[in-house]
Amino acid sequence: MSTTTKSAYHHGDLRAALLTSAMEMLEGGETFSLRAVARRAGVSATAPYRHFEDREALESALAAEGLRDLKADLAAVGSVPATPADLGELGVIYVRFALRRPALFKLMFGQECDTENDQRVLAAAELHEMLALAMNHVFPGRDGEALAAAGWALAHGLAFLHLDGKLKATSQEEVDARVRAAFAAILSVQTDPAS
Amino acid sequence: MSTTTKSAYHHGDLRAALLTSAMEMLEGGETFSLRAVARRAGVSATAPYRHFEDREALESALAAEGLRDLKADLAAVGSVPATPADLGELGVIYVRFALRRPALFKLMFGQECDTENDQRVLAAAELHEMLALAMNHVFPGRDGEALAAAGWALAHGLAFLHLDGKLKATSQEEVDARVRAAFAAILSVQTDPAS
DNA sequence: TGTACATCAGTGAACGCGCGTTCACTGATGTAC
DNA sequence: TGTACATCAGTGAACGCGCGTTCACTGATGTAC
Repeated sequence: MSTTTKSAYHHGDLRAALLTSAMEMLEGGETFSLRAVARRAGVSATAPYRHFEDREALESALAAEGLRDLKADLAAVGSVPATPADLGELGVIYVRFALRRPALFKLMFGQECDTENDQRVLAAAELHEMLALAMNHVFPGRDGEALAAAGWALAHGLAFLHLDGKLKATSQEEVDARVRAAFAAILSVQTDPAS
Repeated sequence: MSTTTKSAYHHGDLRAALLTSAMEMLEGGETFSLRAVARRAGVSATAPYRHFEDREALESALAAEGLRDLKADLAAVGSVPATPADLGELGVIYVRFALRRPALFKLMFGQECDTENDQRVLAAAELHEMLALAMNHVFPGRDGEALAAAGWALAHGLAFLHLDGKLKATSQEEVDARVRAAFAAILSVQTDPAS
């Protein structure tokens, strides 16, 4: 509550405002820089330094937020996936996220994050774990580590190939269909493991 | 021949020298810019404009070269893949390329290429086609388009996740093994299609 | 073979740009007495 | 309740940086007579 009502004093909650502005810029496809973010938040170029050590700190905060958002999107289906088709739907959500927020997606994944006790590392680990659980729930008993990597990589690759225009599509529906088809083509036979 | 012996005149073959320098910089992890490339080639900052319209033209030339190199690497296995394991080996080659030349790989795929009659577009299309042929040769009669996309995406996703540190590995062997395992886990059952 | 000239590859100074970051500052908030 | 002071969020001028690109130029090559 205090956060909400404070908003007229010095600035209220500049930190949050900067993150919001930055997100809007990323989604609007504008070039991203500390100065530009400050400008958009209606604040001097140096004000952000009160809240973020440097440019990279802001970026990491954005990446962490993005990772959390993506995880939330995936979790929003409500139940743990039970069939390969369910996994396909997770793939659809993943790729949609990438296409809806391309600059953010690239920021989330397009660079190594070395920092240790970071929120960002935590968020990435949580996402990783979630995807692994999903794959292993559908295919219990198989090589979990490899399957998890494969499922994630499939979604991730589809996302990037669309993002970069290597796989063309004229509508969101076409993309969705392709993602479902890719998951189906590759996973559908797996439900009856020979072993 | 003339290209080789000319090398002492004005500069010889600056165009080729610039491409070589740029490639070395990309592989050395240095920051890439027109000026830096010129500097490394031992030439004034504006000399490149004799050979490339602008920075983007140089980049596209590099991307095209990278795409051709990657295709050559894949073609070097010698025969069209016949089994899922063969596809896994292609995946290994793909991911190795990405890790060996990360900056180039990102340049190749990290941006849309809009130009039409470009060498770059051609090179990308040829790579796409080659991968599609490989997938369809192993899994004839299936949904070719979807399979091709899936196979490419799997390799591409593994490449990017390793590149960006989202999948950790301590050695090249570990990466190779993971790629093989991912392809095996996902493709191995496909050889006996139910339909 | 020798000279006059056109061509063209590379030069170097200069431009404007936006960036990240520093610094000493100002002015509003919140606190102690 | 009122004054004195400490705290701290945001300011604005300034820095040095490397970039892409332009321009008029120089000087070497290659060609015509």
